[in-house]
Amino acid sequence: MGRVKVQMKKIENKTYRHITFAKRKSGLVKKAYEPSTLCDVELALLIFSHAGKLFFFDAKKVLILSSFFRIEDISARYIELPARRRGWVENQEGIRHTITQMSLEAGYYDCSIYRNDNDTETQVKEIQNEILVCSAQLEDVERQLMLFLKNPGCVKSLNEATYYEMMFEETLKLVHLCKARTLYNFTFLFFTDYLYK
Amino acid sequence: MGRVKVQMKKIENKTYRHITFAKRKSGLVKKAYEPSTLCDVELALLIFSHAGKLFFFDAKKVLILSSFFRIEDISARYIELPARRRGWVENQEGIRHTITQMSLEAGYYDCSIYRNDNDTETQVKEIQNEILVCSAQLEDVERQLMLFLKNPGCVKSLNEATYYEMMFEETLKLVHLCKARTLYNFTFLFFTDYLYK
DNA sequence: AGCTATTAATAAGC
DNA sequence: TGCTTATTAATAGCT
Repeated sequence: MGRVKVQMKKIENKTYRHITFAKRKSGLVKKAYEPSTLCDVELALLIFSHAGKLFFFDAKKVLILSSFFRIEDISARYIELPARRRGWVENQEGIRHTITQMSLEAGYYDCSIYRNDNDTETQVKEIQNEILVCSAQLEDVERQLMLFLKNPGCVKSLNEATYYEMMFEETLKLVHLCKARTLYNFTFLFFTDYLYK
Repeated sequence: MGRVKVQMKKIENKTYRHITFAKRKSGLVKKAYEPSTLCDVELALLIFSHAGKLFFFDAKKVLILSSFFRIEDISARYIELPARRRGWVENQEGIRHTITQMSLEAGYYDCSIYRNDNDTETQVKEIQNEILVCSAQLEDVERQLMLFLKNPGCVKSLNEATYYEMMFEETLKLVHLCKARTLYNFTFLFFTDYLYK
């Protein structure tokens, strides 16, 4: 559907490739949206490019998440990517709903995150911060857990026991959060822009 | 693009709705595949319907995973869905690669799973079984962890300590596995058929 | 970012 | 379910 028929092979010219992607991306989002309305299905679409932003799409709205990581890193060694580098939220409602849902489901709901009901920007910043804190906690907890496992008899005092108790509770919460996030990832659509900003 | 212009609203007639979905699904897969070739991007597409099969698509091949769960269950209360019910693998290469990758990355690689190199069917069955075992283990470990956290001073003997040590190692592995799976879910495409079989 | 010739997808019918 | 065709929709090449 153009002036000429195009061969299905990589467009070598970088500029043309980006233009084509930008055009086809909008077409694809539209094409993906339509069956969700017409046919009453939930739909998710995910596109990774070599750099750029993350787009979130759940057939009702398109959210934009800019990301700090390069997609090659995920493809090649995704387990090494720290969760805190997964993305930076620029959207409000969608991600707040997600986190609320995830937190509730994981038994990790904290009212303090949602206290400023009239200031969405502040809320988003708090949630962003919460994500960073959670991610950092997960890594710390995992590191501590590793140390504990190498020497399980090291718990000598009530303070230490309480510390490990909290730590494992944190781990358990994060396992649940991780489960929720995994299943959530099955349910919705993420979309990566192609712009090298 | 048809004999008449269609209104963007749910098709009430169930038969027509299914026919439309089947047609648009194939179109959408094609449309989603093309940018991955033309524009050199990784791409993922996910469609949920009310029942049916899971399709896995990673822009290079389309794999078919039949599922035991209904999509409503995920949408409504995805955290409650046991991982073991997420799907039953009918594909060989893709999922084996995935699991190998995930296992390697998570430090959970077990050579015994891949010993029958000349019998892919057996391998797939073993991997399917491994998935079920892992899922069950995660649930058991989480239950045990909860019990431990309610009474952290309960570790009295070396045997008990060893037991908890193993349990927490298992938890840590599963956290890693869960992380790998989460990031993996960002990387590829799942696709649900609309057929009520 | 906008325009149009052209190809591609598809709604209805068989 | 699969094929055909009239028609609409997407888009390639150009500005």
